[in-house]
Amino acid sequence: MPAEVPSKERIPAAQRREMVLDAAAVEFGSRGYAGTTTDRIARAAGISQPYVVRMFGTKEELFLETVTRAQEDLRRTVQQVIAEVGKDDPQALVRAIGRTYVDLVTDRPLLRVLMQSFLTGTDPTIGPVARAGFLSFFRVLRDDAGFDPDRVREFLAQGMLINTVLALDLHRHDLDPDASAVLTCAFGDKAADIVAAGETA
Amino acid sequence: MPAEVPSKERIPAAQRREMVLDAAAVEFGSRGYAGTTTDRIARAAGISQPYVVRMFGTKEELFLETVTRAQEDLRRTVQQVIAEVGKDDPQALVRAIGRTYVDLVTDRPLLRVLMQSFLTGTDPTIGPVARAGFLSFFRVLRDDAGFDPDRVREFLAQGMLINTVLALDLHRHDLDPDASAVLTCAFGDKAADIVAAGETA
DNA sequence: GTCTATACGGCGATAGAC
DNA sequence: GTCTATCGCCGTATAGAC
Repeated sequence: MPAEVPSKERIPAAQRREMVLDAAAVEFGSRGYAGTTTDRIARAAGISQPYVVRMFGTKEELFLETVTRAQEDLRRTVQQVIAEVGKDDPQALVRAIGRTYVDLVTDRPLLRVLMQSFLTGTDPTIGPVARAGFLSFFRVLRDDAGFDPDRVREFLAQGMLINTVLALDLHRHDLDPDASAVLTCAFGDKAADIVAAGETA
Repeated sequence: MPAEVPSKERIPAAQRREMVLDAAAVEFGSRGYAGTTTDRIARAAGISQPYVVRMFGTKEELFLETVTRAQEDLRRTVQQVIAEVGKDDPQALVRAIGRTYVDLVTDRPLLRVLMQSFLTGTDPTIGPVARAGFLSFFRVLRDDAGFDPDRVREFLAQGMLINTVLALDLHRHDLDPDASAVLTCAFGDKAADIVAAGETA
């Protein structure tokens, strides 16, 4: 009987797309739009470079799709927490959403991709998408979660600190004792988990 | 009598360096390390591309020098405020440093370059420099300014929010009324100034 | 101190086969 | 659905003149 699993598998288009988008999130998330080659993404996804381009048309479109996907993931996740916890106790809701946001760090690519999109804000094509995503998240906090202006500010600020520390890769290079201090200050009691997760990644 | 100012001027090396570093800060600050070409920087500085490379050896070294320069500028500026205001009244010091940080937005390239360096944290050469700069700023707040941990966290968080909004270029694309809301939440009463400055830049 | 000319490599994208 | 081959551009870096 012939082998069932040839090394070059033929996979349904939809599923392949997801695999490439996952790989793209990791790569774009750590090296940014300009710093990432379609070849790296292709290797990470286990396919050829031209095939990646074939699937998404251009590198730019692939990036945009990766970013909007991350935006939607984040929005959906937060809205779900709002639905579960309810808006009766604002204090509790802040904590719940905060915890969720920190947990998303484990899903490393997500927040990193978003942050990279923000830093590409001056690009004429990517900029508008990045801004729209940021504003959309702002509205979720203000309108859906019902946070008052100051809470929104604090929440966004804390989120951007988390994103920055994540981008800096401090959790994987914390030789310096002060690096641990920063991690604790950014992630609170979850800091140890983050470092542990970073070492295995 | 012959013209005094030929279009191709001969300028002392030290001064030319400064001009290039200034141009590099603007360019790297808005497009990031990978997204910026040495040719753009050269044009912005009014010289030829090979000359830029000649002066700094490689694009990477130019970026590193641009970044460390920005780090030192920020540190010096904040330490000066600490020296002037003193550490007797922590509340007042927080406000003073905060105001200074927001003012630095007018010096657009500075904060942007730093933020771009943070997002290049996974680069083997640039990463360590970016982390060192961030940690150094952390120490200034904790040790020199004497902020308690929670104040440090809030301050850094607010700073990263400012940097992010800046990178997003919201101030130049605030068609959306919510964009103004975000700007106000990030910059407080200075928001109007920022937008005004952005329009003329 | 500064330029022009150019070598060289890398990357995104296309063509076309299987 | 996926690959190999390959084109053409662009960007960094070098050589060498003035």
